[in-house]
Amino acid sequence: MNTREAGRPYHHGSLPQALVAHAVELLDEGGAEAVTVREVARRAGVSPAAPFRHFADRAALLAAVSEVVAADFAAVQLAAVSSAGSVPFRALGTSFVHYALAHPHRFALLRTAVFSAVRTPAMEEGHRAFTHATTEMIIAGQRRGELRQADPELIRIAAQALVYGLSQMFVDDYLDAARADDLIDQVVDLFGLGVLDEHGRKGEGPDAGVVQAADAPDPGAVGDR
Amino acid sequence: MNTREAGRPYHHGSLPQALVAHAVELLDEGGAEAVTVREVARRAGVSPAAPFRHFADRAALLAAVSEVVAADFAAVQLAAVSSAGSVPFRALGTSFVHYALAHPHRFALLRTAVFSAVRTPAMEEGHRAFTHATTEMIIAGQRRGELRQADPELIRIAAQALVYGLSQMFVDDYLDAARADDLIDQVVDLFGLGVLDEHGRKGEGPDAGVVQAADAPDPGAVGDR
DNA sequence: CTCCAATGTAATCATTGAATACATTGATGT
DNA sequence: ACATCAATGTATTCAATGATTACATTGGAG
Repeated sequence: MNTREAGRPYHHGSLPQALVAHAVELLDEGGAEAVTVREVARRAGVSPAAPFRHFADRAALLAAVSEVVAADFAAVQLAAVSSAGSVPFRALGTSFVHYALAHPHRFALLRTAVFSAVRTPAMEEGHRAFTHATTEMIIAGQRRGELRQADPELIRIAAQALVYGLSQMFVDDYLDAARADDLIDQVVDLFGLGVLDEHGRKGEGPDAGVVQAADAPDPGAVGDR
Repeated sequence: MNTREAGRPYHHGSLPQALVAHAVELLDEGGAEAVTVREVARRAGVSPAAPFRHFADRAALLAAVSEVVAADFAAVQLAAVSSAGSVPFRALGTSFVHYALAHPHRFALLRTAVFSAVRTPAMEEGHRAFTHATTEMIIAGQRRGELRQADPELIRIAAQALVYGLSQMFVDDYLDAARADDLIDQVVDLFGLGVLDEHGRKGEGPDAGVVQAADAPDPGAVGDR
């Protein structure tokens, strides 16, 4: 963001931030393996060795990228939680899947760096906040009688596994991303019968809709890059 | 498997198979990125250029690895389906998660190579067979009155998303792998209320059990490498 | 104004994927 | 039996990359 094309002084001024920004670019373009130190340095207009003044090695650079991406992800998700209505589960799940679809390579990085038992302290905070908010949301739903009285942690884990799996299946092109919204709604409705209490259910017949999987070759469905 | 240490003749005899076998070894040890052409050649006892006589490039070698792994995975899953009892959903999901936990790097490869819209013809067959078997299993369950009369494709996709997500969360160490079996059972019970019809339900109270997530640092849980 | 620590550069090395020219072998046809 | 040759493996080489080391430049602290 602050590349300082004019003059090209010896000292960049804000190399670390610029390096991370260019690394995120490369991540979005071609995944984590496309984030090479040299290419990042090239885009920042510095020598191939310059990044090593600020990051011990490539892994450290990727860790910094993970923190930036994690912060962005957490912000988007928390915004979805707070702006959602009384039964925000669908909105939250939709937001999660949408983020994965919009930034598939970031999602892959988040999987290994944030949705993992090994997190940096900076990520730990955002993740804990998100987990706490989600659990509170579930407990509140139970207090309002919308959710079954099962263990909130179990409900959270199960819902997250469902959303996690759907996101990954869309990203992997196993499911047609164009039908993401439809599928999310239908899956939530189907499994929601087990989670939502009577009050929260939608009045819907058994054979609501027919789903189309992307089993047959379906060119031009996912428009990533 | 057929490395012929004795004599070391000029011609290996079965280099392609040996290369793929060593590549699978490397995959299991360090993931797809650890599968380097040179290391595979080294383990097979041939020159670094020899593999290129049989595989156009590294991607072709990995594709061959994908086919072998896909065949193994399909065999294991189909065995789980056929050996399962009358309501085999739990057994099938458990088998899926167990495979992912036992071979996390294979699971990652399968995700991008097999659980994807772009498959080689060889994989297409196995995958189609598995999908068909699963759907037939669901339809049979519906005929026996064990499952709700929702679209079988929707049920299959939703169940797969749940299993997919749980597997990935275990592999990513987001959930404690030691509690995999417990969590699978509890999650299936919870969401099963939406899928299983009255006959298939287990008589169980609302607060069945408490789940432990691996949120807190929990060293020495997943024993992969 | 001088010094110096921070920051960037140049040069270098090992590893890897990949290509090319060459060597070896065993099967095949006569 | 024997020459031929396509298949198979080797030696060599090149570019890209991660990483290290010695050196150059800069701007601020004393």
